[in-house]
Amino acid sequence: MEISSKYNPATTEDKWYKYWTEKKYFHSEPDEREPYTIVIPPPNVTGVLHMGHMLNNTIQDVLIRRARMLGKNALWVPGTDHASIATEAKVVSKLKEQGINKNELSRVDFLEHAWEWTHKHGGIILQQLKKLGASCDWERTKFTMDPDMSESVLQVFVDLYNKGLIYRGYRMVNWDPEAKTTVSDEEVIHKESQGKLYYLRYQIKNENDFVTIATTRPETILGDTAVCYNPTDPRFQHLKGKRVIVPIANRSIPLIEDEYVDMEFGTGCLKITPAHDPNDKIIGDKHQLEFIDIFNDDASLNEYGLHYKGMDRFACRKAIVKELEQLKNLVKTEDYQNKVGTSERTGAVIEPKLSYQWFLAMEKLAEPALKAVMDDTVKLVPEKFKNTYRHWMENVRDWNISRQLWWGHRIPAWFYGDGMEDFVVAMDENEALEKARKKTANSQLQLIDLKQDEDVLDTWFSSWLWPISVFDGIRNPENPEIKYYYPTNDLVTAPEILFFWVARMIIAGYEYQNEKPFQSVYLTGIVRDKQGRKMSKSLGNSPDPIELINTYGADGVRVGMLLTSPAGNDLPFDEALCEQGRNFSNKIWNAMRLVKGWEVDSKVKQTENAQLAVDWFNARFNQALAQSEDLYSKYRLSEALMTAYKLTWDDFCSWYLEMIKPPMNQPIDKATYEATIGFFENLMKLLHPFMPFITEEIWHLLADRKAGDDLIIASMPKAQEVDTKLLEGFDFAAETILGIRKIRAEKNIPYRDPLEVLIIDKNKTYNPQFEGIIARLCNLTSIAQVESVEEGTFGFRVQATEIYIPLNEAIDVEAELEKLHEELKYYQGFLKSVDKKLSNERFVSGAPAAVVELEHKKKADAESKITLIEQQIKALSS
RNA sequence: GGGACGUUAGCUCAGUUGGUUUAGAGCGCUUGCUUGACAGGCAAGAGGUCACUGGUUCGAUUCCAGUACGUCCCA
Repeated sequence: MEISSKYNPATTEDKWYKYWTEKKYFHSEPDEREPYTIVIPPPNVTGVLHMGHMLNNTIQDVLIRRARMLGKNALWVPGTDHASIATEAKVVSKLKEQGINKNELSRVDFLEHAWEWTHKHGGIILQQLKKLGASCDWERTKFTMDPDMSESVLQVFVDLYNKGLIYRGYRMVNWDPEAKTTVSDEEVIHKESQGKLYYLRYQIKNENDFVTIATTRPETILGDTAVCYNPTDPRFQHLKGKRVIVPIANRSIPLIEDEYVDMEFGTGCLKITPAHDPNDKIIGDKHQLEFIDIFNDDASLNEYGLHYKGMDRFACRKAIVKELEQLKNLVKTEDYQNKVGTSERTGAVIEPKLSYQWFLAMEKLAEPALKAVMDDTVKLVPEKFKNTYRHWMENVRDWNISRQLWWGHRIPAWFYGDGMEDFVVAMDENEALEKARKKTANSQLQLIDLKQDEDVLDTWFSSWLWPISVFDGIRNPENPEIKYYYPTNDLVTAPEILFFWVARMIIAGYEYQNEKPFQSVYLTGIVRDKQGRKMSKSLGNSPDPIELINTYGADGVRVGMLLTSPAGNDLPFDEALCEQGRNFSNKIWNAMRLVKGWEVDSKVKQTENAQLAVDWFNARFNQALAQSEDLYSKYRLSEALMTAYKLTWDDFCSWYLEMIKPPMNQPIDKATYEATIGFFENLMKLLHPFMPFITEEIWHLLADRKAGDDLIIASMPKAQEVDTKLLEGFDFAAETILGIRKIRAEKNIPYRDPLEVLIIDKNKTYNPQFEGIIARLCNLTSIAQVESVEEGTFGFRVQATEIYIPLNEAIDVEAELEKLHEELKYYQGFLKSVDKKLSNERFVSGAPAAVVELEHKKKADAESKITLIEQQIKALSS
């Protein structure tokens, strides 16, 4: 049956994935081999695959498949996290669509909805990863809210609390009034926004004088507890020690001095609202000011909002400006551009808010984690991220680990009273009761007297344990699995979560295993669209990865993703890259069609040309293999791919196969055929980590395979010594062939018309090793060495060898001369630059001997070329 | 405002501790091809003051300083 000239990925990809899964090739159990482990950065359980995941997981799969072929016990642990905020937001909005308000549900009822949602959407993303070819050990799939994983999280909370590292604190947090929860600094997106700067005047107490301040948030004046100016500002010296009256509220507040105030900004006079601005809070603490919180949890005003009570903050801003105007307290307004923090999850404008939160003291914990990265115990790739990492770790702030949500791990703290310290921390309520009875010395205390904290833990507080908890290393720190697989080898993730996640995993690693969680962290770039924008669902600028796979094949998309993504660099995604990947698949496919189309005859003797070609490709393959190994060791995956790409396309298909191709309708000898199949197999091995599907398919088409002889578990070839003489001989031949083809192209001589070639080798640089192959590939009748050539020949030079093709055609002397003069000019210029170096006394005495010698060689080469060209010019001109 | 990183061909990137024929790759572009595996292909070709200005050096894309622009952190 005729094999299609187009490779069709759709028919092979599902087949091989199923086959690998059935054979359990992805599954790992501890054994005597060296382990190689990756834990997946767990995606959101209800998420869908986006381009960032595609890049990230392609890289992980390349690493894991290569490790498997290097004979290591490779394990890639898959899983998902529960993504508190995102998931809860989705469930809330889904309920809203059904007309259900979250606040009308009990916690238990809400969680039932959330679990239902999770079961319905959970794992879609993992199914999508299978399409990509991800060779994860699915039997080990983990979810951060699995019972064992949850228990690990609670155990760590209790442990850190007992160590005195977790505490309750009253802090300024980023409040998302829509989700009614705090979000971390990293989850706040600062957006340029066109606002206004309001100039408001406050009356000086008991005087008929005013002071003017500038603010972007006039509604917060109701929470003002001071007005502040710079102590060095001459304009306000007369105000020292006085008080001012807050408009509308008619409260009297002090005037204070602080260097924090920028004299250039606004009026140089600042209102201080310690409960609603992080900077004001610092000043408030410093000057022991009163804190007045004027907002409810939904950012409407509370009773301190006076007659604005119940009004939303933005509506209030409008209304209060009107009132201030009427009261003649509004001096003027100006347009003002500022950055407004918004919630990454809901888009709501963040409200700085003081509240009770649970914190983890970070300073002590961070020390070993900082050291590990600085001394390369944990290697960041690319290294430039070490700086950023250090900066963050040296200035680490305590981690706010509570979230005002229901979906997640509920904080295991039980209150038995209203006091700040009237609580106990325990694994469950029975233990809590016991502890509470002890703490209160009240043995009559009952479960009903205990009230568990309403908040859940930050999702990162479970994922920071991921490399340990997936092996049950928190609950059973000495179990054989964690002993075998931990520390893991590589972590592949995005730089944006270097602190969120990576740093915290390193911290947890040292705290709970006394060991780093991974050796290297490969930080990928961000996938952007052609305009440089980050791909996101909200912008709608991201292609659907599954559609891409359907169009180009998973192999094509993987190649497309990797072709342009050096570590740490952003990836400007272009579908054309996937097309290139698909075209490459097709090239491989057609090479296979060619080779498998040959008839093999064991009686045919191997030609010298074929023998030479086989030796050459063997050398070339080993050279490329060594390069590839070196590139992998530096995590330069796109370059390793390009090496394999060019080796396959250029060296194997364009050169080697053309060299050994038997003439039309003639069989190929057995030795060459077998060598060729061997090369093809090695190429498939080299390419398998990048393109798992087509390579496995070709592997099975190249030969009849015994059970278990599958590419996915084949051994990677080991680089052998390279015959460099052979490679040099080929380079000479290739240059010669290119020169002849160029003349053919210029003179419009079709390939089927044979040519003769004459060689003048005065300088003895001619390398005849590949002569037969040159003749074959250029369709030459003869190659003869001569002393001189007659008119009507067209020539070029390879090194100092002159190569001519006699044609019965008049030479365009003018044009030839022009070309020669141009070449002459180039070499003369080159010679001049070399001479300049060599005539420089300080170069000759200062530069290393090898460098000087090289310059002498360049000089000699250039001089002999110049002589040659001059002779040719002379001959043509006469 | 403070800091980090970057600026090399139309695009995306290499350039290994300053010297390798006065800069490389892939894609794209131009031209010509039914070349008996492949037009998802073959062959040939064009294309760069290595952001700018100084400095160090015998010699700088490479080292240093400044400027401009860009991206990202932090405030």
